[in-house]
Amino acid sequence: MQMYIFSVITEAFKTKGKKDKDFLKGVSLMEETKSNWPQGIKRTKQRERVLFILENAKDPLSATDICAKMEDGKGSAWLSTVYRILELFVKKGVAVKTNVMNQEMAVYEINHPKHKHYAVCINCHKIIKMDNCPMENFTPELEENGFRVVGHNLEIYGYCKDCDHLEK
Amino acid sequence: MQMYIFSVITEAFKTKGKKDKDFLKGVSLMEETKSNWPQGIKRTKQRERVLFILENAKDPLSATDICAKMEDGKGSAWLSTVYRILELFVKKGVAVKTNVMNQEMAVYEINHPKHKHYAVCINCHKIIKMDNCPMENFTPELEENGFRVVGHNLEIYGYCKDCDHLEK
DNA sequence: AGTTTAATGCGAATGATACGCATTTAAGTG
DNA sequence: CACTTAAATGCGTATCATTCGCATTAAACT
Repeated sequence: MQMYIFSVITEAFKTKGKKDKDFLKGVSLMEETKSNWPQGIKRTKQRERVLFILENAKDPLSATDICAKMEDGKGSAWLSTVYRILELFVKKGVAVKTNVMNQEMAVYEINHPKHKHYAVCINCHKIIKMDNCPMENFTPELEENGFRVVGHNLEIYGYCKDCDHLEK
Repeated sequence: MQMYIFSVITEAFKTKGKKDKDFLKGVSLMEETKSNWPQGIKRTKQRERVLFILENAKDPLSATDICAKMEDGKGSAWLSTVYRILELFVKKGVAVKTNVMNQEMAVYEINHPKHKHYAVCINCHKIIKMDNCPMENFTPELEENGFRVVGHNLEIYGYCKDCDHLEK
């Protein structure tokens, strides 16, 4: 739920209205196009942008965050569209959905093989990155065979050093 | 979002109305009282019941589930109260809140030292119990010192044997 | 270029969760 | 054991993330 700086071009959009978007014709809207587009996903402008934003994000982003980041003149998308794209990305294994400390909002990240996990303070909700992952070299014993693991979520919760004095 | 069988007593409540609850006076409403009440939590009827229900649940329960289970004549509670109690339990380390596959609803469990984790099918959302836990014998490397770990959530996602044929 | 199928824009609906306030209950005190 | 006080609950309502529906638009395929 952060605020982002909107570009001048977006402001131009706002004043000129939607019908006039083509005053930008000739300006490449696709500069971020990746050469390796994920399999089985139809390539659209909006999806390209969401993928690009996720790939370049330092922290997990909510749908609203992504929507805000798209308001920079390089091709925006409606919030419900962003949700649909994210749902697809998760289903295809491109992205990972998490609820840090089960807060109100879900956040999304690229499903990197080298991912991060987080510890969250129960009291102040501060998020602390974790550098190792217990899932490396671990084989889950599932009650049903034939499950193909695509990814995982892990979250540690407790009290950070500033909140540890609180009674248990 | 399951339906539960309501007891005859509850039906009596419904027909007689709230003001008449004391026709049950003398009937113990506290049969489930635990001898070891968690520290730092004020003991009320509603909290006792929620704790008892959590302690005897075989699967994680949502706030709505718990609220429904309380409609059995042994002392019910309003949904918002259940939410408040659960929030407190989580804060005190008594319960654990999870969002299996980040579905709409959060579920709660007792924070057992010997807990379960789950694998979830990305497609059909089937939940499969896991018998081991990678967090045993694992020490997280956090970017900040002095974090006191109280618990953790882990969730594996992928495709179950019935959905594995779907294209990646 | 034309056709077809799927994606998006847009608004409105849904549903879990949080909040506010009056009333009740638990716990402490003399 | 009555009395006081702070905290919990009942109850309704507000909030806000997420989903849905449908008309329009854009991608992909002859």
